[in-house]
Amino acid sequence: MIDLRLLRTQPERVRTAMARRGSAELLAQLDETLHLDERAREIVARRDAIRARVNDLSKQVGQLRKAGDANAAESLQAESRILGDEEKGLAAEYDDVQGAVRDLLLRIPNVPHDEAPDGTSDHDNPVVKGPFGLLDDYPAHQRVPHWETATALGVLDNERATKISGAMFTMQRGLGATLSRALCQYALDTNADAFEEIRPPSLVTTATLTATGQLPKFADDAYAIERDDLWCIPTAEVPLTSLYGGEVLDEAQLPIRMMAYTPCYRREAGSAGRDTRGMLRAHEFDKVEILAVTTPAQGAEMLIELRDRAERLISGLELPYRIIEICTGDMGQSHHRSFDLEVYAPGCDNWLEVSSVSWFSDYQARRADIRYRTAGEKGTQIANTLNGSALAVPRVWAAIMENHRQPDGSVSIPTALRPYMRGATSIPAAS
RNA sequence: GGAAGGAUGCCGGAGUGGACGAACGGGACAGUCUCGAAAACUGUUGAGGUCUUCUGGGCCUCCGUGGGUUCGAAUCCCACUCCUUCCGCCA
Repeated sequence: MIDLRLLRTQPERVRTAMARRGSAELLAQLDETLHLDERAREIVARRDAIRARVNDLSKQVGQLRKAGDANAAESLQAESRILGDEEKGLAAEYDDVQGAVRDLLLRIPNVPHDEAPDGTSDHDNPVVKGPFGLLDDYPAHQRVPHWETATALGVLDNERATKISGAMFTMQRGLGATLSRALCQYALDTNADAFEEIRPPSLVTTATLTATGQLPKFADDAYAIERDDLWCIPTAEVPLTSLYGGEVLDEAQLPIRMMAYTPCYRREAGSAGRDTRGMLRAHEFDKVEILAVTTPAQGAEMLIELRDRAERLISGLELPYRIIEICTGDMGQSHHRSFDLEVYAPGCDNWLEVSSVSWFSDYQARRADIRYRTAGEKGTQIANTLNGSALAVPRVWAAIMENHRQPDGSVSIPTALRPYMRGATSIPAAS
């Protein structure tokens, strides 16, 4: 959620910043929020005044009863009863208006960072680093898409995955399955110097999925287990961000760094029919996420740390990559500033998004109610959250299949992964 | 899945309808004492909202969550959640 108080006190500043996202509807929402908020405050002031009067009368009733003056008590009670009815009406009205404000607030996106580039779509995302390792010319044996080569090598079996679970599910076998797991372990081990490894639940409550911003607006993108009112996580960001939800941390604890491997579940409601082949898009995939809870002041530096860590993983796999920054028109709802890492896959002839690193300012933390206290100071402050995919397995897997394919059809395992491959140094060509 | 008990402030723990934002103890912080420290003594010590004539003050809310009863609820009633113990089942 954005800071309602900021919207109230500096509406023009918020409006200007939000305008950069390029949505006229959004500006109307801001106005409506402001308007409803004003009404809510007016109602609550009247409600509280009545409550104060009722509280006062009740105290007097107590004293009169003690003193044995039943008649006087009765008459005050009657007065209080009438006030009570009035209060009930105002309270209901307040709950309605306040609820409407909250509904709006939950759907209003984050304010973009000042330095985030302007733009209207993903075409306007500037390349800020790289490309690195990109060849001028790719030989023919690398120009074959991974779904063909990997299937032929027996390490990808999407046909049977579909038989078991339906469209857009994938299955890796043999060294292909081992490679998936190796990528996870590589990502976890590489970041273990500073990040605590967590194995969180993959099923979360509605409240948890609301905290990170997926609900209420993007309910169609998530798998729901309605009978138990649980949701499958689309990313480890969801449970990790809410890990300290509702808690007040000591500033000295910050920044908190965590990482987790989890499966990720996405309905891909808007992308049916897109990227249906191979490993580019699936309903279920593996990912290692790195995440930080910081003070607002630590945010900018942490964003770069997470980005550097994601970059280190990719460059360690000897893959051609570049880093782009997401422009205001292409930014996700919760994002304050974000970068994507893209890997070039010569077989698909495409840049694949393999990591997204984002700073959420206090947007998620306000929803999740993650606060911190500075020693010696009164009150609490809302934390900042950041996260990044350390490594999203399927697309990296695909990029390895295409970039590391040898002229004989085998696929060489990047050195960094070999410790996790039970001695295998390559996926041998089909005989 | 069945049964019983429980949920109160930073922690422990009282409180079963009237001045309770909450006794008492511990912790933490500040002061007194001291060369300094310990001990002792004194004081302070939750969060959120809103208004304001704003280095302050007023009012409202919060005792697991949500409803209800009442002039008045931590306290009574209902539902739910979570925890503990026992039984059953189980990777």
